[in-house]
Amino acid sequence: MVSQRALEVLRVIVEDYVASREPVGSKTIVERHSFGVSAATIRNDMAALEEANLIHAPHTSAGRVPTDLGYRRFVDSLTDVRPLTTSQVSAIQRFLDESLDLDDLFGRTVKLLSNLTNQVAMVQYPTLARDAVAHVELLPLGSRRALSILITTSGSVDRVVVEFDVDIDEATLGSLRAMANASLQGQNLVDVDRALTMLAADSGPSMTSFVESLRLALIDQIDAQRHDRLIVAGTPQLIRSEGDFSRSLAPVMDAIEEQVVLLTLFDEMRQGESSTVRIGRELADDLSDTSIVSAAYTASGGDTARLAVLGPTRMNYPLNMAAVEAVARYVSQILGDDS
Amino acid sequence: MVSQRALEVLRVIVEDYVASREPVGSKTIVERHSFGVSAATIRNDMAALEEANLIHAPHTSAGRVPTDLGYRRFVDSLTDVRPLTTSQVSAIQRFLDESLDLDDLFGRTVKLLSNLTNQVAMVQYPTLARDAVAHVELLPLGSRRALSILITTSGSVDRVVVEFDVDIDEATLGSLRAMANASLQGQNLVDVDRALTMLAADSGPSMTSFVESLRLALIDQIDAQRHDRLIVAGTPQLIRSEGDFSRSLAPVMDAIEEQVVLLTLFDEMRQGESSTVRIGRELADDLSDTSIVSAAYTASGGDTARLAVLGPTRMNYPLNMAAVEAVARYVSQILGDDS
DNA sequence: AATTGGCACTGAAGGTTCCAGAGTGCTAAT
DNA sequence: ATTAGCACTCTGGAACCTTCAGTGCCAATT
Repeated sequence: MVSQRALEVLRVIVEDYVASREPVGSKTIVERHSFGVSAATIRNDMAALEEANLIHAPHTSAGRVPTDLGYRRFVDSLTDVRPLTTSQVSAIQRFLDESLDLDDLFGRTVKLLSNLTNQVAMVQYPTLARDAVAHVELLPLGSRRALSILITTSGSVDRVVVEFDVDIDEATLGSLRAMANASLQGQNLVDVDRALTMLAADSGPSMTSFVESLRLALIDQIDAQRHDRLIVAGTPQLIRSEGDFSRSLAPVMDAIEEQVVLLTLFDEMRQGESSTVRIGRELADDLSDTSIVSAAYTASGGDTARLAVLGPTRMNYPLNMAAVEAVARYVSQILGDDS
Repeated sequence: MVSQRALEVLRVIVEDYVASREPVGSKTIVERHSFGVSAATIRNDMAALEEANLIHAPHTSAGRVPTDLGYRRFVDSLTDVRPLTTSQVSAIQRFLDESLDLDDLFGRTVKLLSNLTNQVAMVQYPTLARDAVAHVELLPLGSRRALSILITTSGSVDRVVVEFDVDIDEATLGSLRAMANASLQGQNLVDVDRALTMLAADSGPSMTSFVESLRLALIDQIDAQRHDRLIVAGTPQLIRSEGDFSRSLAPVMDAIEEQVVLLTLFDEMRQGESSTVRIGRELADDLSDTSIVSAAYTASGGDTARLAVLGPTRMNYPLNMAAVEAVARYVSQILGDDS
């Protein structure tokens, strides 16, 4: 049975361990915190916590360290996310308000988050589904291929390669570009499919197949590019907290460089509430010493994506949760404003 | 005096040490290489090498390890860069030939280089000075600002913010866009300045100031963006060779994340011959255990930029030089083809 | 029934000592 | 100039000890 006080004990164990990196023992606890009971009593509680698999002793005569489950319980018990200081908040605002476009905003966001938390920070690109087409550029790329560059009103830019069934000359490519722009400009990204289908039907037989090829390429890309990028900053922080990882950092850095695993995790979290914490083995087997604190932000039109910090399980969860949420809130605000 | 044979000894010390990570002693040398002399003789040579500061003993009774200067001498003595195997070369070709645009090509290039060498790989963006304008897009960004997106014929895309002296409405911005595109499309990037100056003179008095603002923003950016980006891959490799760094990896990762230091170094190398090696302290004081092997590649029109691998000073220089040069050569070829 | 003081027990960390081995530098001989 | 021989030095590892933080348990207390 885990008593109420035992959970308090768990709390101070997590806090002290995060602060000091030292396994914490019963004596230290009674000295530093006023529990009003003796060390022996604390020991009883710790036995219960160990029984419940919430803490764990590295070796017989050492203090205790939280398990993944212990961190989990600790995080779940945080009801109020203590907000950041006002100076921190105003720093966030000042810094993010200056940003120019999506890429710049996200670049600033990750740097900011990384500085605030001393962890690796990441931002996932939003779906852009409510974004509209500003311009489509087509550049020849051999006789049957063209590079299509899609600029949206939010200022984002994506490239796709279009494969045509038959050869296309520069002049035809030019008129395809003109037609596509006439038909697409101002269209919502989700309507590109419909607009181009109509265009294919309306245009002369010589063009239909080209329009069709362009359509396929564009919708493929709009779909695929939805969440396919992650902006990362602060990897050096990982080295600085190397001592918190029992195994090599290599798998962690692999995950960051590969991005796929992390993006999949983000997608899993997407249905969850706004702020999510994943601890150790909850993430993946080879990320056993790693935790991710993430929050959803809302881009224009209600699309959501995530931003997150990644670090050792022994991290300052309350701070990181507060930072991630504050930044997410502010990014949402900026992206909502100019929609 | 450093005899000819002593330099041979230096060579095998470098090679053996790179291969084994063990300091190498006189006995090991006579066993593994047929010098035709005794260990004592080798020891005399080693004393000379140590005198010349080319090798160094970690402690009295250990073998020797090359110093930065020793590696330098070793690298300088490599006359013929042994080319890669044909299977490696054909792998390079197959992999790079599939790439779609600049970003994709560079993404593939760094991955390839990193795999080939097991080091961190980097590509610097080319100057693009011979590149031409394909399209200029202008998006409103408040009443006196606009985001300008510049697409070039090579498929690269850059953004700038334009600040206007007076308010500009959407319609005016529209005609500015039309005028700018009419004047700039097909123009070489270096001619943008001239073209816009002419346009400012020719256009009605109501537009002159807007064109002028756009001109200033664009030339600023074309200048600044010249070499301002670095694509990086393979940072996990750094962790894997952590044992080769006597101090923390943090400064190295900082340098990679910051990019500024590295870009400055690249600019210094730019006048040098095609292939350059920088070893340890030659780079910077806090990169003392790090080396960079880089090669210049040529983008369309004779512009050059660099690609490189970065790793511990204890790296396989011949392999890395061969890889970097082969890849640089092939990238040049691809970029030259479609110009 | 919960709490406490007391106490024996455990295992890690750190220090000391010792030994073996690798490798050197020097010298005298070739 | 090269070599064999040898004394010397230093590291790394093994074995050992001591210290100490911290536990688990028990009997006594409230």
